[in-house]
Amino acid sequence: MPELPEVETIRIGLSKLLPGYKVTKVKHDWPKSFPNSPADVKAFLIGANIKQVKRRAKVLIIELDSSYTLLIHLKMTGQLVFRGKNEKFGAGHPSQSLIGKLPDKSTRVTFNLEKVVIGPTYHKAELFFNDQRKFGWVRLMPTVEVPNIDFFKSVGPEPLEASFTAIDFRTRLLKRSNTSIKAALLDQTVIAGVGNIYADESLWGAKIHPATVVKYISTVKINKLFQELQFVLRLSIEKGGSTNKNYVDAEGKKGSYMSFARVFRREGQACPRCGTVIIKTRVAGRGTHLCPHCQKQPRTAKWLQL
DNA sequence: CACTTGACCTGTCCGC
DNA sequence: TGCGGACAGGTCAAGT
Repeated sequence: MPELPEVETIRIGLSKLLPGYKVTKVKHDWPKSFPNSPADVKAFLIGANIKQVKRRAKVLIIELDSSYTLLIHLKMTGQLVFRGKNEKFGAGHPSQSLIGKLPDKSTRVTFNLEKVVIGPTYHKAELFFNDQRKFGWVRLMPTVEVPNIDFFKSVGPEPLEASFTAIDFRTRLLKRSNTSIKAALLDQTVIAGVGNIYADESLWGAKIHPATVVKYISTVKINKLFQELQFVLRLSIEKGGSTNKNYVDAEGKKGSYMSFARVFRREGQACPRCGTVIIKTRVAGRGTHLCPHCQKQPRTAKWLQL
């Protein structure tokens, strides 16, 4: 589900909501969603205060004052929704909310939270980790160990970091020089945070066919792709991400990038640049949307080498 | 080693 | 309306 812009939108939302809350209780029913032992949960999560919420690639990082950290990956259908106690539909307008009463049948983990407001008064809240398909996970681990997990050791740079340049982008893509540009963009060890939506959107922007073999793409085109990728990621963060189906932000609200999407899930519609009908095909094992006029399939396309 | 495919799950949609 | 199959935002392990 969530790619970089969606996870970043949730991070921004949770950063305003969570710091200062103490975790008072945790309930989880699907062991794969949260495999830590009850003893560790009791010792390092219950009673801990939330310090800050960070993000790396598509992983949310919730730092606690117990020297432990919660890592959360939403995978395809994960949601992380904050609700003040007795609050029915989140902080936004009910029409923007995709979900109603919580917990619901997709809720895998419930965190009970409390915050001291004035004197003996406590604000109570809950944080729900919902995940229809059960691919996502929550992990509790020592904060100092976080950079050492396999995923963080191998994941590529953040594409919106100021230090990340078009030259870095090209150098890293060339690590996968014999595969399709779409597979290379989706490879998290090349660049962090790109998924199916923004791969298709940025390739349309750069007029590159997704099946084109990386080593045959000109430097000019790679530079263009770099700009387009940053553009779509930034635009989507500004729009609160893409709600294709399940995605909601920390308050349960949908994102609006899908109404700005140029090709993703727009098969059968006119290309906004040339009017040709957008098609859907399969590249790198994923549903892939493109304009067959703007993104001509070159002889160097992956499936023509068979 | 580089690269591709299948598995992990539930739910929905589409064709017969 | 029922049933089977394909498919859905991601990542691993296992395969070629």
